Amino acid sequence: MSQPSPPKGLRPRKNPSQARSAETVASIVEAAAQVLETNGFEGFNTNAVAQRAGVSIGSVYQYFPSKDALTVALIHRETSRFHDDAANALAKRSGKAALEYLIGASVRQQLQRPMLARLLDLEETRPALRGETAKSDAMSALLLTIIKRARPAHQHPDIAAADVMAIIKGMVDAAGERGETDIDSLESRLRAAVFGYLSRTG
Amino acid sequence: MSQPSPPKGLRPRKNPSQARSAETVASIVEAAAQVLETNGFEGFNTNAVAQRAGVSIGSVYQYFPSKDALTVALIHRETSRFHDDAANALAKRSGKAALEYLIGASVRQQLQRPMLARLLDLEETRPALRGETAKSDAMSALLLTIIKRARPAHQHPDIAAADVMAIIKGMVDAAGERGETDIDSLESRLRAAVFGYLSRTG
Amino acid sequence: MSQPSPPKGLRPRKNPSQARSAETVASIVEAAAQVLETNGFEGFNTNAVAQRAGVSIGSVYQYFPSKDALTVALIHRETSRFHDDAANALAKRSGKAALEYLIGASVRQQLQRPMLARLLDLEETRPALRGETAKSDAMSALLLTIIKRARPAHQHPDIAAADVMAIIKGMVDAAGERGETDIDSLESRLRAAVFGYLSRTG
Amino acid sequence: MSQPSPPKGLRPRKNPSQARSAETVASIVEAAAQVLETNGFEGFNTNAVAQRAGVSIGSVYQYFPSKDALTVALIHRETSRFHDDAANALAKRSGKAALEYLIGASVRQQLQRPMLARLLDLEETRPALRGETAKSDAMSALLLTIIKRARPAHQHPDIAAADVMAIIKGMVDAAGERGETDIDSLESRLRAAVFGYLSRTG
DNA sequence: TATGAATGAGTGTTCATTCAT
DNA sequence: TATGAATGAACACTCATTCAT
Repeated sequence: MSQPSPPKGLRPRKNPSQARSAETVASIVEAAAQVLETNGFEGFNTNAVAQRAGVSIGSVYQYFPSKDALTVALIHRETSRFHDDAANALAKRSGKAALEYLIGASVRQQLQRPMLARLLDLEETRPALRGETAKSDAMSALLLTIIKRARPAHQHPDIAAADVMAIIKGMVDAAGERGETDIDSLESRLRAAVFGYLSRTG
Repeated sequence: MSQPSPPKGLRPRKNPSQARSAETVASIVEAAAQVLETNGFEGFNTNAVAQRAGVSIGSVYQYFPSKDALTVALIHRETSRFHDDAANALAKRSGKAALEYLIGASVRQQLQRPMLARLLDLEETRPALRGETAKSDAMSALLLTIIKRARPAHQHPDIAAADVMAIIKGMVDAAGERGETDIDSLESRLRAAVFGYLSRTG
Repeated sequence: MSQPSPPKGLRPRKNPSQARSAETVASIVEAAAQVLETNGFEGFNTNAVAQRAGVSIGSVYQYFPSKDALTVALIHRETSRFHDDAANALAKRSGKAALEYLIGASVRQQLQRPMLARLLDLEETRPALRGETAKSDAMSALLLTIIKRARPAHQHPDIAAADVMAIIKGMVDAAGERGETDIDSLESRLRAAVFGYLSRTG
Repeated sequence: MSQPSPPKGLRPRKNPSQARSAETVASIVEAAAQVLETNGFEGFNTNAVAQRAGVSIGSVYQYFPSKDALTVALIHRETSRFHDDAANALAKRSGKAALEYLIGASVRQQLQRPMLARLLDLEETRPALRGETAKSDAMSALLLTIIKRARPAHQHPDIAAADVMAIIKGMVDAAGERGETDIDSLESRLRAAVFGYLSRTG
């Protein structure tokens, strides 16, 4: 099932200087996303990605030293998309508004490509990739800042940040799994859970 | 390998009548648990399970028609353990007490074998196994009953049940992933999230 | 083994565009023929074929999606060789001459690689391959045409075609099995059987 | 596909002296016949036979030292059934009548259990079983005698015997494969082929 | 730089056969 | 003698990765 996977580099082989390379890299990553969405985990293999991207398997390995590196790149892409969006949350006046914005961003991203988001959450937990994926970390940092602002008196803001993130991930993933599409409903329930949690912890 | 996985049965091949068989079956399932915990997903293969169980690969297939069947058996084992415990929740007088008991049971089980619980949660979502794993269903049903008792006026008890389960799973899994061991703290935060959510939804 | 033989495609995976590929494909099919001849049915496995062809097992599966597909390809190779030859029979003036030519072609092919021909006849009857092998069909059609010309008054030309084919196959296979090498003798006896049959049926 | 199959004895382990043993042996052989007919070649395995016979796999090996030995026993059973019947042919006055009787016997046996007969013909040709199966030999001897009587002047009665047998086997097997059930038609066509052959060879 | 043919270790699964009970 | 649990060699097939062109 899972191939040998000798500890290969996880970072892209090169930061593509030429425009053409950049396009190729982007198309490969997008192909990876599509294959993951379409075929699921079991059908996520490098040859399928190459074919979907319309490039040779050799080209894939020209830009990514290993399958894991490709996965990491995909995670980074999804993460940074989210990150840019989420950074706006910090600009919001109140902590509460920032938190609400963040919740909205999570929901929006998740429901846009539900399968993909879930699969990536999943991949993120693989030991081999641990530390290479910044989503949790970055989002944790963001959350921590926001929570400190929203609940200045909280005793354990770091724990709260982790818990809030877990709540969001858990509920949003489950919603995606069920095929839920009603954004507003999901968002309001998420707010209930998050603010409920915060108001009842120190 | 026979990778492709022709639609094989997912239920055990025989219910072992002899004492020796029962032992073997149990040892295989326990070995599967250990391999999953130790080696993770990538190292979870039938040969490793057989070796860890101290039996031949043939014996594994004597009792389980496929790798997936073995996984399902493992899920069932963990689930029923949990289920027996959780059924007590229903006996509790108040809905609130029942819910608290359920939260406690979740925490206890999860923190006992954190890696295993997380990996099984994950496997449960595999399309191939869908419908064969009762955990979510059984727990959902339980939760639904409990929530109806705890919040008789709730407008959407089924949605609430799903959300509460997602919250519990999300927070508990994240705690397990972080290696958290403080049961009391985790439990009280879970109560905050769950009751916070319930008190703020209709 | 491929034991259960999940319904895999039976047609080759790609028509090799590069020269190197074509060579590899040809060498694999020829290796299959040799393994079948040398080791018989029992020793006909994909690893042996790969080894004999001097390629990796992966290469075999690059071109043939399954063992059965490889067998079918081998049958087709042998068949088309025969078919090209036999098509000439139709050009013969009289039905009788055409039939004699066909008999000669059968004998020649069979005695060239007796073991192979017999094993392929045998494989052809495997349910899994039914319909993918054109030999019987094509030869039947040919025979039918020829017999209609040779015996315009025959009441059941289709049955006669089937019977004549069975006679030829039966006698030629048996001769191959016995290690018979005298082409002329075999041919004259075949003519006796075929024309004897035709002259005595309506 | 085919298992290791170290050269094991091919003769039954014991000639069962006790009545119970004889019954068991018979039931095993009959089970083998049924499995072969029902599941075909690919499904013909010792465990299936044991199960169908209602005995343990151990018992099968108590009476037959190997799978091949079981196959040989089955061939013998079918053969001797045929043999007894066919021996009557010799009692017939004329060679012609004897030959006609033999043809009839072949047809009858074949169409009774078509799949079984074909599969056994097939097994008979396996090198590992060669020499252990008397069908061809016995029938050849019978045919030789009959042909000598029917065509005293024939130059090569042994070759004729082999050819006649090949014709019969070929036509009858093909008929079985096509699912033909009209005994009379098949018999008359066989007579045409056999006597046509004999009348045109020396 | 791009291609895609080639590689081969790894994996799931079967089934003839053995042997402790 | 009968049982059936256990064995493990054998086999079909996959897929991450390499490298000659």
